[in-house]
Amino acid sequence: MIGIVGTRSRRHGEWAEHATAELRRAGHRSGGARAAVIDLMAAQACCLTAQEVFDGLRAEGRVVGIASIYRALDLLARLGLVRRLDVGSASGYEPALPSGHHHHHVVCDRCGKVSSFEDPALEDAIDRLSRRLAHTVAEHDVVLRGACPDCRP
Amino acid sequence: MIGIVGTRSRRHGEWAEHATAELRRAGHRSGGARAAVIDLMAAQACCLTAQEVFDGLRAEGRVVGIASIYRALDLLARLGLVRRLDVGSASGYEPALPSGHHHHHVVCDRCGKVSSFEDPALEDAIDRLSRRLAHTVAEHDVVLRGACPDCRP
DNA sequence: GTCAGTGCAAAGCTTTTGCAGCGCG
DNA sequence: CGCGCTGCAAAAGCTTTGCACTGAC
Repeated sequence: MIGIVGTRSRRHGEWAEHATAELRRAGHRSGGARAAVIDLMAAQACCLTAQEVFDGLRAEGRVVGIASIYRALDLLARLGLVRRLDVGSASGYEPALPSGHHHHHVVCDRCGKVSSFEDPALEDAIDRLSRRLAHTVAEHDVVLRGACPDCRP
Repeated sequence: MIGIVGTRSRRHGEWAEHATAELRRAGHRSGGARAAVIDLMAAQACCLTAQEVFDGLRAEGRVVGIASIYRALDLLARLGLVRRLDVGSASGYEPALPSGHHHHHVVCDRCGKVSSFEDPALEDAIDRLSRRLAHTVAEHDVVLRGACPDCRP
């Protein structure tokens, strides 16, 4: 595995502060549910579904309505603070780290487990490509699929 | 726009025959609904949702139950004959052309329109990367997002 | 004749929305 | 003390499943 994503906790701690500040700056009040979602998201290395956020919070004893979780994640996504990843039946959400620390995903087509990787050469190819398209490309996602080491025959 | 996908009709005509043959080879009988789905898919340059297939067939007067469309697309996807693309709330499906003729997608984040492009350099970066991962990578999708020419300010 | 393929309707999941009440600022 | 945030419940997609029937082989 190349480009394993490290130094997670520091970056993500900064992310929680940043997200909270951006919300305030955009004129939003602070409430318990949204703060709980941000706390939990800040502790994640990779993407979580809304249901997983719900379950994770309940496991901590912080019971939050699932609707509030969707509303919080949607707002964070619209402010560019989380990335939404469509892979399968439910969307995944993860903290959007500062540019240059993108990562992408490999999904095991047997067990469904999602892992992440970073690859500068891939980012580079996408950057070059983006400049040549007629669209004003703002973001990108790469999803690879295949058997993970545990599932390989 | 680079790498515009051309020579669609010939490749796709071949695709319909290939798909039909593969289904037979896998022991499936031929039925009206599935044949209609294959016909319609063969005429597509880019991805369609199940609902769009349903509407398209109805427009031709070939009324097919939506459940049969989902079943046909699911079977074709499991045989590797169509690719399923998760981008937004509904899945898109498109004919899987022979290796080397992959294309990927740009989604306009304003109007939602999906366009396609090909880029050998990108394929190359993904191939190299795939060889270095612990997974046995079988396929990949790249989705770019940004304003399309019509929607740009 | 057998069993895969099909259509309809119902169920299942994920996500969104309406609404009443609470609480931040 | 107004309006945004929240929870609950209902509704709204998208997709799958159960079942009876038709039709391919």
